[in-house]
Order: sequence, then C-alpha cells, then structure tokens
Amino acid sequence: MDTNLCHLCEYKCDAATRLTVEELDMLNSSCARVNFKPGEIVVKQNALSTNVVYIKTGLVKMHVTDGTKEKVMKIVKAPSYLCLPSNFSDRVNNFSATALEETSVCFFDLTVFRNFIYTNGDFAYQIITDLSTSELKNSHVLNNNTQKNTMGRIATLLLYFSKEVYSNSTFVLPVRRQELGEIAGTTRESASRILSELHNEKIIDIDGKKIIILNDKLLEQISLNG
Amino acid sequence: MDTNLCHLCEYKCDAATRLTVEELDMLNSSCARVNFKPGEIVVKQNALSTNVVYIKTGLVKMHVTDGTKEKVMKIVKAPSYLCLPSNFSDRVNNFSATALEETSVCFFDLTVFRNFIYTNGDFAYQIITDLSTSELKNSHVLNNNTQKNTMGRIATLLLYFSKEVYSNSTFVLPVRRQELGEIAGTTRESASRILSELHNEKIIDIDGKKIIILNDKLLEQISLNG
DNA sequence: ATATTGGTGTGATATTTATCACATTTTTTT
DNA sequence: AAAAAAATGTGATAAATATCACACCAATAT
Repeated sequence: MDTNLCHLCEYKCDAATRLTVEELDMLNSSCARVNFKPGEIVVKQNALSTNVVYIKTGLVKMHVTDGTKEKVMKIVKAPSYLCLPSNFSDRVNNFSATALEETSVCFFDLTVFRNFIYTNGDFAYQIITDLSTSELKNSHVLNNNTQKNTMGRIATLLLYFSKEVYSNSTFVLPVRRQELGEIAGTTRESASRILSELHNEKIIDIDGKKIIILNDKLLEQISLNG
Repeated sequence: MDTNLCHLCEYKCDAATRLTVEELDMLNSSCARVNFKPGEIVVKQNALSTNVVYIKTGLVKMHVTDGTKEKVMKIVKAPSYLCLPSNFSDRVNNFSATALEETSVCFFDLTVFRNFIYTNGDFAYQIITDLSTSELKNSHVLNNNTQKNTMGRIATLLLYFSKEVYSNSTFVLPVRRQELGEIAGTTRESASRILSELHNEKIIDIDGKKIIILNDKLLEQISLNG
C-alpha cells in the first residue's frame, strides 16, 4: 500500500483534517515530498514563494540575512507550515529555512491550496487559527529577545529545546555554539561563556552538544530573567 | 442620513469590502462604535477577547507588561484590526492597546465575524492576507529590535513616524521620551541622548515633541545601521 | 501666583556585552 | 593515520548601554 497519499497521511495538520477525501486527493496530486538532511536548505530567502511548505517531521531554523549578519528568527518544529505569510502576502520568501535534523517536507501547489480557502470554510478557519497562533508565538519571541539579558535568552532557549522539542531534560543541541548565539541574539563567545557559567553553577551538565538540565526550577527562574 | 452604518462606512478594511450588503448589515447590528482620546485604553491585556477590534482612524500602541517592565510591541496605524490573533487563538488579549491620538474604534461581535469566514471565502482569504502581512511586519520589527544598535532603532522609529504615519518630514511625536524608549527597547535617558546627538549632527531639529527631519538620507543610513 | 508634579537633558559611573586573540579540542579530508 | 579545517573555551580589553543623580523646564492644581 502506498502510504504516500495525503488522505492516508498520519501527519496531517489541523487544517488538512478539515478537507474531504476528494480535496485531499486534489492536494495529493499537487504534492511533492522531499526529505532533507541536517544543514540542507529547505526554503531560500528571496525566492518566489510559489509553494505551500509543510514540514511533516523534523526541525528547521528560519533565518534572514541582510548580506552581512545572519539572524535566526525562530526554530520551527514539525508538524507546521513554514511560509504561509510569504505565500499569502508578497509571494516572495522572507526567510530561508534550513533543516536542523532529518526533516520530511511536503510542497503543495499554492493555487490548489488557495482554492480550499475559498471553498471550504472549515479549512479557512483553521488556517486563520494557525496563523494567529503563530503570530502570537512570534510576539513572545520578540518579547523574549528584547526584554531579557543574554543569560535569560540562552536559558529560555535551553528550556525550549528540552520541553517543546525533545520533551526530555537530556537532549543533544541541534546547533553549534555559533548558531546558538545567532538564535539568542548574541555572539558565539557569549553563548559559550554562558553555557560554562550555567555549568559551573551546576544548573546544567555539558558534554559537547549534549545537555542535561540539572536544576530546572533555577533555569526557569533565570529564563524569566533577572 | 446616518453615516454610522457599516455598509456606508468610508473606512472599510479590505476584508469588509468583500462582504455583501446583507452581511454588512449583520456586521452593523453587532457593531459598537467608540472614540478614544490619547492615553485612553482601548484593549486590556489578559481580558477576554470577545470582540473583533477595528480601528477606523487614529493611532495606538500595543504593549505588554510582565508586572514590572512595560514593553511596547508595536505602533498600529488605522485602518487596521488590532487583536485578530488573540481573537482566533486563545481568546485572551495578549496585549493592551492604548490610543496615542484621537482614535475611532469599532467593536464587532466575534461570532458574527467568525461566521463570515465560514460562509464567505473572499472574506476569509482577505483576512488570511491581512494576518500574513501583519506577521511579516512583526518579523521586521523583531529584526529591527535585535540586529540594530540603539541609534539605529531610534532612527528607524523616527522614519516610521515621518513616512508611514504622518507622511511629512515635520511631525509631532505622539509619545514622550519614556515611551519612545520603550518602543525602541531602550531607556528614557538613552532615547533622549540619541535625539540630542541626532540634533547635534544636524540630522534632525527638535522642539519638544516636534521633530523636523533635516537629513533624510543620513537618517536612513543610520536606520539601516552602523 | 505659587506650589506641586511630571517630563526632560545630561554628566558620572557601573554593568553588560562584543571584540580580539589564541590555545585546545573535535571533526573532516586526504 | 596524518594533516587540515572547523569548532570551542576563555582571558583581556573595548565599546555600548543602563543606572544613578540632579538641575531645569513645563504643565497643572491649589
């Protein structure tokens, strides 16, 4: 049996569960499935945004560059759409997306997807809910990045990986120190130094990219900032 | 003639122009129109988000507080919806909104509004476009706030007021220095100092809250950051 | 009109963070 | 396995920004 059919997909997003079997078959015939390895580019900034990009499994970072500096806007965990705002506004990708782990992606035809919004109110409503949730998450990122000191931001990031991504107090960082800094809005050196500090204070254990959170309470405290 | 009818409204948003006369009449009967003076609170953080809030004219700031610090997330200029993401996700206002200038607001019943999404694909599509555009704008704010130094952020803000809000190289700041700092993610003192510096370098002229941009090119340059 | 309050500008200083430099470790290539 | 390249940790220093302090001005209340 070919499990590569949209209506049999076990990674359907909330919106897709609102589609009829016929609609899912239409979606299916416009769907290209691609797997990416860590480091591979899924979406390229400034390219035309002609496909809806949906990650079924895996983890990616969304990032922008202005030519010199590289800023990681956010980490996106599957299942999730990657570029809906670009799809529906200026049709140009505002960010690049790079896989941090083995990631499986579906590319859908934008026209097919767009028609569902017109013809299936349930689907449209769910997309609106998704966009809304995503925008609020972004706001928290903004708040996190502008109101906290560097250690608070790194702490928040470690907790995010531990709780949201890996659901484990032990995990392997999917990024190197340089990128950790870019995500937290600081430098490689500062990121490294702060990990050391957290280690010295016995809040985390470090072995290369492997992190063990020893004192969750305290890390939460630091994350909320001081 | 009663011009206080939605279908006669001259400040209709893009989405509302997709509604039929009948739908606009439904909207109208669920609409409460309120005017706010500068400093008055339009929407309160943590209150239930049971209304769609649409600003027809005026200017507001969206802000959050964690109990101690006050962070201005963004300035929103009419015409615009204020809280769609809160309306459609957790139904609790994630931000407060405070009028910066005389602002006229329509409060719509969320249920009526939500029904239009199910029944009018054109309307739904436009809301999705609006949310998308708004999310991308937020991303730029994030980028602006995390990648630029303080002077760059203040310069960006002055250019925003000049170009986006007042369409004039001379304008009256709708906020005091304290708030200018909060928007730019810095302190009152730093904001004040940077205005002085820009003045000393003959890039702007200052008379209290009145600002004249003298060297637009250079201010753009600073905004892009150095 | 005077007193009180809130807003502002600016110096002095402390704190935070970035930058530079380089030794060390880890990973990749040949 | 050896060599080369990339990533990391950490000290020393510089730069940016916040904090504290206080004088001054403007608006508002008494």
